[in-house]
Amino acid sequence: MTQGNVRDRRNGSTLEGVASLAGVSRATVSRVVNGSPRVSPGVRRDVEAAIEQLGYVPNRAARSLVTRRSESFAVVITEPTGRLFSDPFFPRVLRGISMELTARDLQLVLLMPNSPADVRRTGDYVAAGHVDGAVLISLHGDDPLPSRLSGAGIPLVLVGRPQRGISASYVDVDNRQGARSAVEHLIAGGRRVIATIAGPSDMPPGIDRLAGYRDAIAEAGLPADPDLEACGDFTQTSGAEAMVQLLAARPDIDAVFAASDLMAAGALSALAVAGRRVPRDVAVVGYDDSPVATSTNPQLTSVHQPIEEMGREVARLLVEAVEGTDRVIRRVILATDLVKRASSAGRPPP
Amino acid sequence: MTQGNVRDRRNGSTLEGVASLAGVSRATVSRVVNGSPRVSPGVRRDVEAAIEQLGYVPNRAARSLVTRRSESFAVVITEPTGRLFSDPFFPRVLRGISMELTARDLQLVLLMPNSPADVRRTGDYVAAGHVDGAVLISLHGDDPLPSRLSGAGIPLVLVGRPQRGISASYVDVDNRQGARSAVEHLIAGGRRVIATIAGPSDMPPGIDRLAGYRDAIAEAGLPADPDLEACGDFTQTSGAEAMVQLLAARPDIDAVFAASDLMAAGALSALAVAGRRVPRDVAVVGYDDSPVATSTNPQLTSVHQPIEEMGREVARLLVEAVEGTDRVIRRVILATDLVKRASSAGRPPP
DNA sequence: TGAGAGTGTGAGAGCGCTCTCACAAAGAGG
DNA sequence: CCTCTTTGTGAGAGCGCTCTCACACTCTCA
Repeated sequence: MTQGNVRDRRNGSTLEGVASLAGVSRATVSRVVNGSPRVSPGVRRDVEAAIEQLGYVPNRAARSLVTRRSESFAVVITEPTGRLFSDPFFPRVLRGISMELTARDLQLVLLMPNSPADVRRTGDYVAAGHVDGAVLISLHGDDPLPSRLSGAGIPLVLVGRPQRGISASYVDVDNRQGARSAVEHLIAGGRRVIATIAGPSDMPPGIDRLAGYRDAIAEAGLPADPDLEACGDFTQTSGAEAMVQLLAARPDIDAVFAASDLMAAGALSALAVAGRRVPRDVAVVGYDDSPVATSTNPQLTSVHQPIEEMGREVARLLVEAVEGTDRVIRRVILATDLVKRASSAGRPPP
Repeated sequence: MTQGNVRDRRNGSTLEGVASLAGVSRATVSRVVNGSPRVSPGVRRDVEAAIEQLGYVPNRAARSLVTRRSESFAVVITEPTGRLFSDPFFPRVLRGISMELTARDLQLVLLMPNSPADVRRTGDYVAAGHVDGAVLISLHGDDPLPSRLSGAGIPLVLVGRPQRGISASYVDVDNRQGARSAVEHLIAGGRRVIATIAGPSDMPPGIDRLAGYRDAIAEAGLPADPDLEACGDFTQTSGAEAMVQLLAARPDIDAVFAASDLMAAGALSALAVAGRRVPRDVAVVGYDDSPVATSTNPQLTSVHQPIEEMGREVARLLVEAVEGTDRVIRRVILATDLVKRASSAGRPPP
C-alpha cells in the first residue's frame, strides 16, 4: 500500500520551505535564486544560508512551465555510419558544445536518428518546442530537418556549411584555405605533378577542399589537368581505388593531396603496391589530422581542424540566437593548421 | 514594447483547448493522451480528432511537475581524452543508448565533465534529481560519481565492469574470453612464443584481457614467462615501447597479442624497425576492431565487441531499474568476435 | 513640508498537467 | 423493484515556480 517510492520528493525543499526558514516570501527567495539586484544584502545573506542549509535546488520543470523555456538544447547527429565512427569528429564537437552549455547550466539533449522514420520523429520532437534550440551536425543535401525546423521558428545553428538553398547560421572550418595550404606545402617541397583525391562532390567539405587544391595549383602557375583529380567518398578503400586510377592516368605524379586521412591511408597502400616510395617518390598529405594520420607508415602530414572550438562556437551562437530577439544569420569560419609529418618531407634537391 | 517574441506559445494548444474542441473535460483528454482504457470508443475518437486538428503536443514541463519524473536520462562520459577520441567506442555506445531511449520517448541528456570541478557539478546536477537515472561510461578507479549517485538513490547503470568496491548494475563485454580467443587463434596458427602487451593494470579491461591471455597460455600448456608480458596504456606509442622491451627480453617471440588496436599498431611499427616481418616472423592480434585495424599494413586481426548492443542493453537495464521498485543489481556480459585479418595468418608449415 | 521618484518586499495569480474523488448511468443479482 | 457493482466522465486541487502589481518605506528637491 504505502509504496514509499525512494525517489519521491528526492529533494524535499522548495521555494516555500526556504522562504519560511529565512522568514521571507517566496518571491524574495526567487529573486535571490535568480540573482535579481533588488534584494537587500542582509536578506540575501539569510536566504542564501537557508538555501545552503536545506540543500535547495530549484525544480526545473516548475520553472520551465512558467518561463516557457526548457533550458535545454538538442544536438542532432544525422549520420548513417561513415564519419560518425571513423574519426573523432563527433566526440570532439560534442565536447565543445557540452563545455559551453554546461557553463551556462543548459542541458544538452542528444538525438541520433538513424532511419528516415527516426528523422521524422526527431523533427516532430524538436519542432514541438521541447528544446529552446538545436544544433544540426553533418546534414546531407536531402536532409529535411533544417527547413522543417527553421520553418517552425526553432533557433538553429549548423555545424558545417549547409548546401545552397538552406539559410541558417553555421560554423565551419576553412576547408578551402586548409586544402590550399596543404597543396602549397607540397609545392614548397619541390613537387610539381600534384594530384588530389577529392571527397564527394555533393558535400560541402568535398567541394571546398577541391576548390582549395585548384586555388593553389593555379596560384603556382602549374598546369591544371582533370587526370590529376579523382574522387573518393572519404573512406580508405575509395582512397586506394582513386590512387590506382590516378597512377594509371599520370604515372609521373610526385604528390597527392587527399581530402581525408582515411583516403590518404588508402592512397598510401596503393602507392606501396605500385612500388612508389613515400615521401621520396610521391609525397602525401591528408586532411582531418585524425589518429589514423599517426598510425600509417610513414605518418601523414595532415590538415588539423579546430573541432572542439567549432563546437564551442556553435553553442555560443545558438545561445545568442535564443536570447536575442532578432533573427540574424551568422556565419563563422575557423582557420585550420597544417601538421607536418614524414609523408610529405621535401624532395632532396637533385 | 509589444515584444511579440516569436517563440512564445509556439504551440498554442493545451489540454484545455483540445477538451473544449472535443466537448469533454481536461481529465478525459488526459486519459486519451496517456492511453487509459477507461474511455469509451466514441469519445476517444472525438478527442483524437481534436488533438490532430490542433496539433496538440503535451507540455513536458507541466507533466513533469506533477509526475515528478523528468522522462530523461543522463549519460555521463568521464574520459579525459584518450579513448574518447581514438576509437569509435563512444559514438557507438551512445547510438545504442539513443536508439533504446528514443524508442521509449525518453530524453538523453549528455554530460561530458572534463575537470574535477566539472565532475562535482555533474554529480550535483544528477543527484539533484533532474534526471530519472544515469548511465556512467568509462569510469576510472577514483571516480567519485558512482558512489555519490547511488548514495543519492539515483538509478544507475555502468558501461564496463566497475572497480571492486563499487556495486552497481553494469553491462560489459567479455574481455577475458575475447582475449583468450585471440590467443587461442595464435596458438592454432602454430605460434608458441606468444607475448602480450597488456593495458593498464588499474583498469578492468586491462586486467581482464591479461587474464584471458594467461588462461589461453595455461590451457595450451605453454610456459608462462613474465618476460612475455609488457604493459602499455592503450596508446600507440606505449605499444611501440612495449614491443621494443619484449623483443629485447625474448628475441624468439613469434606472436603478440595487444590489448588494443592502437597498441598493436605501435607494435607493428616497432617490429618493422626491428626487421621482423608480420605475420611471417611474428603474428599480431589487436583488440577493439577499430578503424585503425584496417589502416595498418598488414591489416590487424582484432577482437570485435558488440558496442552498440552494449549501449542498448544499458538503456534497457536503466529503464527497468527506474520502473521497478526493487533495487536489484544486474550484470550483463556480452560475447565478443574474433575478426581475422592478415596480421595473424598462420605460419606456413616448416 | 509635501509631491514625486525610487527601492525592497509580499500577495496572489497562473503556467499545463495529473490524479483523486464524486457522481451519473447502466447493468447484475436478489 | 431496490440495492450493489461497474464504467465513463467531470470538478477541482495542487505540483513549484515566476512575475505582475500593490504597498510601505526612504530619499530627493522645490
